[in-house]
Amino acid sequence: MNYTIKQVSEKTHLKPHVLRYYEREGLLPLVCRSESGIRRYTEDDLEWLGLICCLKNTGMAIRQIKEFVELSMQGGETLRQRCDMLAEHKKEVEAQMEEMQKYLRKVEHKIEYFTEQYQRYAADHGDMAFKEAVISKNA
Amino acid sequence: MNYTIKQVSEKTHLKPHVLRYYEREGLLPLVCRSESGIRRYTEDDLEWLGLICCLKNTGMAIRQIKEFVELSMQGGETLRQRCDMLAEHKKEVEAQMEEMQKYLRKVEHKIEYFTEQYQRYAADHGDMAFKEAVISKNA
DNA sequence: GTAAACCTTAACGTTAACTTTAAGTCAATA
DNA sequence: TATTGACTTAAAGTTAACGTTAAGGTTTAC
Repeated sequence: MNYTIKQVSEKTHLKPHVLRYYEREGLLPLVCRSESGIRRYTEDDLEWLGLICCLKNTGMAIRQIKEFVELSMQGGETLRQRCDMLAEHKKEVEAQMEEMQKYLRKVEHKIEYFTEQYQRYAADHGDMAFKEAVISKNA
Repeated sequence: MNYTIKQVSEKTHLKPHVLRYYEREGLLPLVCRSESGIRRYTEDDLEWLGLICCLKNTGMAIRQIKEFVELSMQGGETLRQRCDMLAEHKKEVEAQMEEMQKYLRKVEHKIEYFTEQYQRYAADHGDMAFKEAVISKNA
């Protein structure tokens, strides 16, 4: 079984032109073509795309993903390097997440602070939207 | 106490031209100037910058941050809206983090898989770097 | 058999977020 | 006093990651 670019597009949520762009940039080489030159994606291609998207969506630049792909093309010789790349990337993702966590707490604090301020403000100035919300909540 | 653009740059890790850019884009209005037109940042400005960076580093676009800033300038009337914006953003950050978590697991699986493959490959082909690493580890 | 809906390439356009450049002002120092 | 160095502005340039358009070939539905 193999897939057209549109089917892959639907599966991956990557638009056809993005799939072509990725291919042009060396992110998924070796995509087969029909006699008339139409792309035919295999299950393996979809597997690949899964990893590509994973790396891309965790912030790896396309250029670096390309490097990874090129290493993969060279076979077993580069397993160590690829392993190192992924381990490095893992660290970066973890660092990102920690940072996120920290910022999330800050946002939460701000929300608390604003909510407090808002209620005080609403009490003083009479915010109809707020009052209605309270009424409908209690209705 | 107030700060020059360079001092703020060092504190925030944002280069001077970025600080000017943010100001131009409406992210930190009301920065005072000396008689000769030199920016003098106050502690409050630094506070603001803290929130701006928090929002930016969690993926909020500059245009949206600008919106938030504009609401803030309008005073208490907009407290509710700001609160809502932050709550919305919080949700997005949480969603991002969950996605990250998922991808992180995938990367970890790949690392495991590659490590296994690598060790098998090294055993078959004799990877000197690997052997040396093992020797030094056991030494 | 022809029109609609797909596919192809190449090349140019867009957006966000900077980054650099050019040209000038100002304060302190050799 | 002149030059150094940090500041100022406006404007043009850069980068990544797409997105769009033009011009055409192929497949499928009626």
